[in-house]
This record gives sequence, structure tokens and C-alpha cells, in this order.
Amino acid sequence: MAFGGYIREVRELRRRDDRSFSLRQVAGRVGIEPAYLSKIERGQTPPPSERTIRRLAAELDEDADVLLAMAGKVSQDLQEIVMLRPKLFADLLRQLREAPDHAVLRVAREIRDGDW
Amino acid sequence: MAFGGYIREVRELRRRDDRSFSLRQVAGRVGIEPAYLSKIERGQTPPPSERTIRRLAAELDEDADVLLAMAGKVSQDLQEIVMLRPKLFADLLRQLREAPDHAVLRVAREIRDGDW
DNA sequence: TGTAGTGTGTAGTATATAGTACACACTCGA
DNA sequence: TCGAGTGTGTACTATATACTACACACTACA
Repeated sequence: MAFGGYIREVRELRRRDDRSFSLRQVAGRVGIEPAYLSKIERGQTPPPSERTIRRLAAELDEDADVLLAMAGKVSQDLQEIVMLRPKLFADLLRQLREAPDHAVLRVAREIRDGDW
Repeated sequence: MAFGGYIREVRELRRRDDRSFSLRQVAGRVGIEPAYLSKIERGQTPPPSERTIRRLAAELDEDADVLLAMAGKVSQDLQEIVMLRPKLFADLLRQLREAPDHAVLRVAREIRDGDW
């Protein structure tokens, strides 16, 4: 799914119950020009910056990491986690690339449970 | 450690045994202007593109992921792994942020051994 | 002693990124 | 019916990214 189209879809959905989700008003709350949001939603301009995507996510009650991924970006905080121990995490991610979700989830659970 | 200074250090080390590791010749093999490499090594310009960093890594026999991290970047292929399953990997990475190396390594090993 | 090779200073360029500003036509409720 | 609010077209802009091109002074060794 394309970033812009998804934003439009979600916004219009929110709008059914809340008139304040017009393009202009959302743009206003997010802090960008309406014309710019219009172009984003129609895919006439590339997705905006991480900062703007995060604000959009908050405004539309969407997951920021998912929206960023749709925009072809990876959250800066995640990049920093990788950069602190690049070999470790590079290897891990390449290992996990093909692993099924449940295997990855189990791994996360093990770690969360302090199983060090 | 700063990216440029590290490159210079490694290059001069290689150069002790192999005269062909002059700034000019390395720049030539990597495909960039000597003046540009000079500025990179002295930190007078930001680190180069991922593509150029990869060539430097190959030329200097260094780990590309580590050099990229020093340059404040994360490999595009790793970003794509995250973007395919953003929620999954975002959660995982944030879980693993504080985990000690050996815990992460064990996890990687489990997965590698096909323990799904 | 000159010439091949070294690193560096300065100037400039192309492309991408991340937007702003304003005017326009349309619609919809009071 | 008119005025507030809607989305959009067009034109610009500022900053960052990722370099090239060329000239210069120095050194090393044949």
C-alpha cells in the first residue's frame, strides 16, 4: 500500500465521525501547509520527513513505525540501536529475515522475560 | 571514533606493507576524487554515500556495517528487512536495546539452528 | 635535479529533501 | 445566496547530500 493513499483513507475514515478531520484542519494540527498534505495524499510528492510522519501518526492514531515503513523509512531511534552494535544487530537481522513471525515473537518474549 | 580518522588510520596501516594504499590510489580504486577522500579522512566533509562506504570497506578489508555505523548510517538492506515487518522488528529491536551481547548472540544462534 | 607521485585548498555543480505561499474553483449549510 | 470552509494547481525556496575539477606546494628517489 502506498503511503499517501493510506493516509487519505485513514483520514477520511476518521472524518466520518469527526468533521475536524478535513485535510486543512489535519494539516493545521500537524503543522504543514494544506497544499502539501494534499500532494502527499495523492502521491504527487514523496512522503514527508520522519518528524511529520510521526505527527500524522499521532493525529490519526496510527502506528508510527508502520507509517514510516510505508514511507520507505526506518525510525531514527531504531537506527541508533543498530549503530551502537552494528555487527551484532546486522547479523541478527539477516538471520531473522526469513524467520516466521512467531519465531521472532518468541525471541522477543524470551528477552523481555529477562532470560539472559 | 570518528569515521574519517578511522579510515585514515586503517589506510595508513595497510600502506606500511603496500605502497599502493596512498590516498590517491585508494581514491582511484574506490572511484572518487583524491581531494574528496582527503576531506573525508580529515572530517572536513560528512561521510560519503553508502555505496562509497561499501567500496572503501572492501578496499580496506573492513566490515561494511561497522563503517556505516561510524558514518551514522544503517545499511539499506537491513532497513528493508525492518520495513517488511515494521511492528515486529521495531518491538524486537527496542527489547534488545539493553540486552547484553551474549543474550543477543544466543538468540541469533537459536534461529540459525532452525529452531522455529 | 627534475619528474612522478603525494596530500590539500578552493570553487563549483547536480540532485534530492522538505517544505512554503498564494490563488483558484467548488460545495454546503444558514 | 453568500460566505466560510474545502481540496488543489502553480510557482518558489532553503538546506542537505554527494560529489567533481583544477591548481598548488611538498617529497622522494633515480
